Amino acid sequence: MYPDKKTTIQDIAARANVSISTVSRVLNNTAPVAEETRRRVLRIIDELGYKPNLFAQSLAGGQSRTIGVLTQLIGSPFYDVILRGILQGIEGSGYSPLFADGGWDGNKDRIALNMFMDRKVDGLILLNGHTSDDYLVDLASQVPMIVLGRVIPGLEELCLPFDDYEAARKATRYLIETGHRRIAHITGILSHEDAIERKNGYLSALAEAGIEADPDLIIEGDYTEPSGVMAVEMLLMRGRIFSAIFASNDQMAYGARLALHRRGLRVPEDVSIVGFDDQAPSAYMIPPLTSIRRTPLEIGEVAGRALVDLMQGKPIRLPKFQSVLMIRESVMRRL
Amino acid sequence: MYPDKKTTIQDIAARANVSISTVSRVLNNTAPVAEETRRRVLRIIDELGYKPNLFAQSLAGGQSRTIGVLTQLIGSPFYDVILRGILQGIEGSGYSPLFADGGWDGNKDRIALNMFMDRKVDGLILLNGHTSDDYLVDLASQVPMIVLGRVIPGLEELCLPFDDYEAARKATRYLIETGHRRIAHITGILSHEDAIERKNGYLSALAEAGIEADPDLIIEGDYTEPSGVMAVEMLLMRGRIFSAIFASNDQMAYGARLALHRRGLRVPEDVSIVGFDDQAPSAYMIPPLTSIRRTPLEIGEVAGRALVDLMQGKPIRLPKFQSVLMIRESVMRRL
DNA sequence: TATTATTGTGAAAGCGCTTTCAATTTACAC
DNA sequence: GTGTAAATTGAAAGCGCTTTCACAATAATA
Repeated sequence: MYPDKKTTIQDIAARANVSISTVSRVLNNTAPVAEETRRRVLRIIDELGYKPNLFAQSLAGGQSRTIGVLTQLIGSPFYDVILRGILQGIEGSGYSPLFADGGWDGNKDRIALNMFMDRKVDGLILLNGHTSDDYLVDLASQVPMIVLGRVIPGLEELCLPFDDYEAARKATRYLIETGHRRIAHITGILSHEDAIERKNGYLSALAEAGIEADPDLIIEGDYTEPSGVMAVEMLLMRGRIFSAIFASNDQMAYGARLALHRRGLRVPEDVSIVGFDDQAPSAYMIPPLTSIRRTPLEIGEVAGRALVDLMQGKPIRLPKFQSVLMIRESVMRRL
Repeated sequence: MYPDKKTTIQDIAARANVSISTVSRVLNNTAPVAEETRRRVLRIIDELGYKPNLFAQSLAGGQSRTIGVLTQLIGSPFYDVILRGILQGIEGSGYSPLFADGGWDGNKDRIALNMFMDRKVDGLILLNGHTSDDYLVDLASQVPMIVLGRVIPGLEELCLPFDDYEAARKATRYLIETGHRRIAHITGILSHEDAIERKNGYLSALAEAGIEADPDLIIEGDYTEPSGVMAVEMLLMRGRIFSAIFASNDQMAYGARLALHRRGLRVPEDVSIVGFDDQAPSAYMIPPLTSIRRTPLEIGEVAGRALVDLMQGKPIRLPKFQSVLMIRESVMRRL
């Protein structure tokens, strides 16, 4: 059922009447081998179901055929899909992914990164995180690396940002175009870069339209549904008028939507909502939620492939990904 | 910034005036070492920031300090949270997780499993999957292993099933208790064990109440939102009366709910719905969805810890996890 | 006190592979 | 033909660690 794990390169060499060096050569294509010899060795390898011992290879060669993937919180939809994309991107490359979860905690990031280095990963993909730029610059000099969702000064060509600013601007602008002037914003965790970017995008769209931002209409959430309801409660309590809400992610939009409902406010008749991330359920909310869609699967796949190229010394060029606003029914034109 | 990666056991031995054997011994506690020597070695290890080379260790010792985690589809909420639980469960154990995605495809499962064995993982955690029982029984004889969401005959003590049958029964029974008799069921993918179990639970609850199951009220879905709307369209087209729907997961419940809304049917006044999995948005749907909640985080954590114990030769005992029905507002009592 | 375990430690043999280094052929140009 | 480059191959030296095996020094037992 499972190939005999005890076959070594020695066995192959013996059976094929060559030295282990030769076997190693046909295995790695590292030097010319006579066609006939190559074929014979290959046949025997196949017959015996020989698989080189990866540890021996790594020890001797210095390659672990492993890449480290550091995510921030397994279980958050957007990142998880990126993860799947990465898996697709490296599929067939011979590299296997070692995972770690930083939990949006710089310390855990460090620990994970150290673990990766101890295990001598051949490459690294970071999904955002709270590690300092300096540390990453240093790290990048030691191992091929791709950084998602963040741009590190000095490593621009290895970074693939997520377009948070532009997307948030686009979302806010849409609300403005549909006639809204008093637009509330439920932000994400403001210690996260992406939340800041989105807030800035919102602010910029307002400024662009000559609308003065009202601090009272900006509430910090934490990316969870409950924080969405809290935000609406807060907004209502403050008594400021608003006709629309731009939430920094869909989960908070869900929360906001329910809170509005509880207070007898209709969506979109009384209040319009736009979310961010376009999670699967959003199109099935009542009413279906207008939201910003990104392409996490593609992002992950591109990152995975780029890392493989990078590890093989090929030049890489990371594309820019554009977000698109999925217009549904949670926004109503205001006259 | 990053510890000098060139320090080897030789360096430590030299500085400490002992042989490398001794250093190895203090490192692994594999034989008594004089207290004074041990302290000296430890101090030098610390001073030089020495970290043993894992490949050398593995090659010489046969342990990879790595475990393989095979999930089925990164990006599905329930499994992803289990993954996070596993990460928590093995944290601090010194084992690092290698991930692979089987995509509910027996072949990919095999490939991943082979990859794990090539990499000589010390342990394995399988989240369900389509690998044959025989194969797994064989595998279990080669490496410590925990199987989640499925029970393999002969490996019962290594399996932690998910209670699908009982939970589905509980959900259906609740609908019956609230006065519903014509209860539709949107199943999951019926080639998946869990979908079958849930369907059986549903059937059993009906039988128990003396309600004859109507095949026309059972529609196969595929666990996605769109299949939920399709199912309702189908149900409506068939023209059979029903006052409640039990969906095999929340996503399909979302779809069903929207489809009902489009057709002018109110939830729960006209049709009651109960879902399965209690995903985060469910409590924020309108109306909040009654659903079955399981504890994926705990399940994962327990599995992770159990595997560590298993690898260390300790006896394990997997607990039974109970699901609970989260009663919210999507079900209305029928008189 | 003689004998037998125990401790404490180093030398050396691998673990299974990659990679010089050198030697032996073979091929091609002049 | 003769010389030189290219093709083929093996021996051997590691890669950095774990683990016998041996041996000396102590401690425990009779």
